[in-house]
Amino acid sequence: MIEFRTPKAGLAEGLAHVLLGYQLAQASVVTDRIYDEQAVADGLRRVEYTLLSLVHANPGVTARQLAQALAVTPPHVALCLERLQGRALIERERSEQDGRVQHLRSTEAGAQRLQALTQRLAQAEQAALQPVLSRAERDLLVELLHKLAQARGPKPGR
Amino acid sequence: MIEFRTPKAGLAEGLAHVLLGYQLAQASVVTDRIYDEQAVADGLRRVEYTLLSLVHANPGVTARQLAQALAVTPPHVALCLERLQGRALIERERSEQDGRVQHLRSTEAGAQRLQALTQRLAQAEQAALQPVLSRAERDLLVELLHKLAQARGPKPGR
DNA sequence: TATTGTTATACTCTATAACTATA
DNA sequence: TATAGTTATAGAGTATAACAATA
Repeated sequence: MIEFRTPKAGLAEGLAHVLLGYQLAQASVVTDRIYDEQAVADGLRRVEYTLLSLVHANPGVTARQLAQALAVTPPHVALCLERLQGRALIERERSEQDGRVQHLRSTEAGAQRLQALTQRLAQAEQAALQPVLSRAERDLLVELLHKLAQARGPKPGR
Repeated sequence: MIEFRTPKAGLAEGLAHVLLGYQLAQASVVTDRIYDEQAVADGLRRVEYTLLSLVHANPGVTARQLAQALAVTPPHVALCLERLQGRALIERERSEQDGRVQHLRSTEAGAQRLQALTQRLAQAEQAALQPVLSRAERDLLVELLHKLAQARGPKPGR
């Protein structure tokens, strides 16, 4: 039997090797580091970046929908949206049909910030992965991860 | 152009779709939930489980090696190892060549706990993924993630 | 002087509970 | 009575800094 080994320390992975959870965590070390390096200047946390991205792609979306989409609690979403609005990256607008609801959209500044950061992130990922994954493998990986995410279990909406 | 959509809320993923970091985070929602459901009874946090797994697969490993392998700080590793030892799942033994170093190994109880939990986790993953990923796709995904993790950047040892 | 590991401390992220306003 | 969103509070997880012991 082949012994798979951890990055950096070269330890045997043992039983955990077969678990997607373990491999996802190890892989995230790479992408998290890339994000931190690229985004530190923007002062955008990971969740905030993702929220901005979803708001931009879905003008008029509500906080509740965002909470569901990202499996994050409504209070946390509220905090993040507050910060994004405070920096004028998004706008909130009360619904006319339902006074409880707010519709969100990105501002011009938010859209520009998002586009610039995303491009830098994509390039940094590309550069970092090029030694270990071909372009085709990378695309395949994105596709498989996207499929895996569809298995989002039963727990209410989150 | 095809519009990719988030799980659960069906929002457009927008620019973030192409980022591995985003897809990894979304996919982790699934596996994290599976871990929490299966491991809550064992009272083993994710890092602790992974540490136990690596210790078991690498008898005599040191704390420093573990910190490197998992990109976790030495103080955090020390805390986790303390908890694992407190529950008699691992043993620590001073090196005879170098008095600063400790060699770690799993106890019989630790090995059993690890094996049982890993099996439950693998089965739960299998059950959850079966609707969205074929067995071959799952294996391919593990392989690609493993490769991606090899891109672990320059930052010292972590 | 460098390295292994630990202790003490602090911070980031995220959650639960309680509340407001609208329906 | 239920839902969207917020405020207040608390906890989990992890890090940095300072330290002890050995090399």
